[in-house]
Amino acid sequence: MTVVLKKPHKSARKPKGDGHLRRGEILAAAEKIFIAEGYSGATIRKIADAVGVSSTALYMHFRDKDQILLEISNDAIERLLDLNIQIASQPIDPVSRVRLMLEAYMRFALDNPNTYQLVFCSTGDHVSADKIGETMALGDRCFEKFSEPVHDIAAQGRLRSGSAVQAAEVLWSGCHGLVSLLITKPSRGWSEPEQLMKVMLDGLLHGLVTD
Amino acid sequence: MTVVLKKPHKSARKPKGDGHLRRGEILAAAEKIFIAEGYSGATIRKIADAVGVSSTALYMHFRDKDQILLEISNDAIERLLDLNIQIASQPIDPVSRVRLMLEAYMRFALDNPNTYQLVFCSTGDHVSADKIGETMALGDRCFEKFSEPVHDIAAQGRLRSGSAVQAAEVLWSGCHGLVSLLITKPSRGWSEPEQLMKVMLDGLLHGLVTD
DNA sequence: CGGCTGAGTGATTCCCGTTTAGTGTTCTGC
DNA sequence: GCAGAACACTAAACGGGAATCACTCAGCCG
Repeated sequence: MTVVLKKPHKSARKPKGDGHLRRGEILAAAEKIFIAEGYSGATIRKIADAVGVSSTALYMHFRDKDQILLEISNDAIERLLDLNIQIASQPIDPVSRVRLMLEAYMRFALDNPNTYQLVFCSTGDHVSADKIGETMALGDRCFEKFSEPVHDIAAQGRLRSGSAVQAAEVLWSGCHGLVSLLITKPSRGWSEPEQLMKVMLDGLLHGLVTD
Repeated sequence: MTVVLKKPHKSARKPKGDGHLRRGEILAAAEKIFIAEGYSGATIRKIADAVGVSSTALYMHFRDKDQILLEISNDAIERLLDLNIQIASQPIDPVSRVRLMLEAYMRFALDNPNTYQLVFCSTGDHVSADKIGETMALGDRCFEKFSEPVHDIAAQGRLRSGSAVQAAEVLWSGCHGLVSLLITKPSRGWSEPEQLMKVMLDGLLHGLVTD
């Protein structure tokens, strides 16, 4: 009678982890590497090694590299969107809402520099449109949520120059500029980031909104 | 008596272009491709093909790919520095100087998007410090030139909040944010760039500087 | 003539993302 | 209870990037 060697036959491979939970492992490993080493540092092979699986295996669960990293980024942007929604629900004046949202935005960027760069600083040339679609949609929803209090300010007739849309775009891009430079040029001798954020917000809000 | 076959021996290669003038050809070809297709589009092989030379030949004249592209970028930044120097020499009030410099900066970015991205949007992770050194120095000199009128404004006691250095950094980064988003996210539905630039400048200057 | 040097080359190396063909295990329908 | 589909996975390879290597010319100088 032969002993049935079920398990130890040639178990060099993973124990048949039910697929979708392998997906989670990949995302977790990829996130760790991506946060530490950025887009180009998060190699398919490195991620696969971290999971303990061949590089090809990742293509069982994801279409390509970008899908992995964008899924991670989407989660992060969703957190940012939640922040905006939460701030939007607070019973405060629209200017304070705008300020809180922009502060949250900049802190998010500084806390998640690689995600921020991937989503807000890259051209997305190499990423096909259908993949970046969800990320773009989430980003747009963030901007829409942020635009609401700006429109409220405009409705109060307190906008010093430009339309509500223009004001929202300028407020956003101004803060984007500050954090993107802080992230991409960290070796330059910057002033204290917190103070720069304050000067940026004070300046833009005082410049665009009347009291 | 043997006929000396000097030229037509096996002249599949380039006619021995005197080294340093080959360098110019490479830069010209690389600039054209870089402007049209950006950093990753400007391949060593593509540049070499355009010159009509093997890819290896580029390494006779340049240490690596980055040195080629940075040399092109340095020329562009020098043009930007010249603009700043010229504006600095005009007999106008410091606020006008600041405005003119920032306008010139943003127009430069929109006119040279790929150069701008390479210099002001990339982390420079892959670029070793010694190569990026000259570019950084040129960028710093641009910022210094721009800082001068801001310091003049501060000396007049007209700064609403923050130090002169902070104000300069905020003014710069605000404008950087606008053009970098216009460049990297062209498909997003932006307002008219000229108007956005005006709203940004009006907002920041009115917000940071008293009349 | 002989040796040196600088410009240029093809082959090669390494790393990247991705594809292909195939292997072993488990589940399912008959 | 068993064939075969479905699944999770792998090794090998591909094509395309940057960069390096050993080598070959051509011209020049003594």
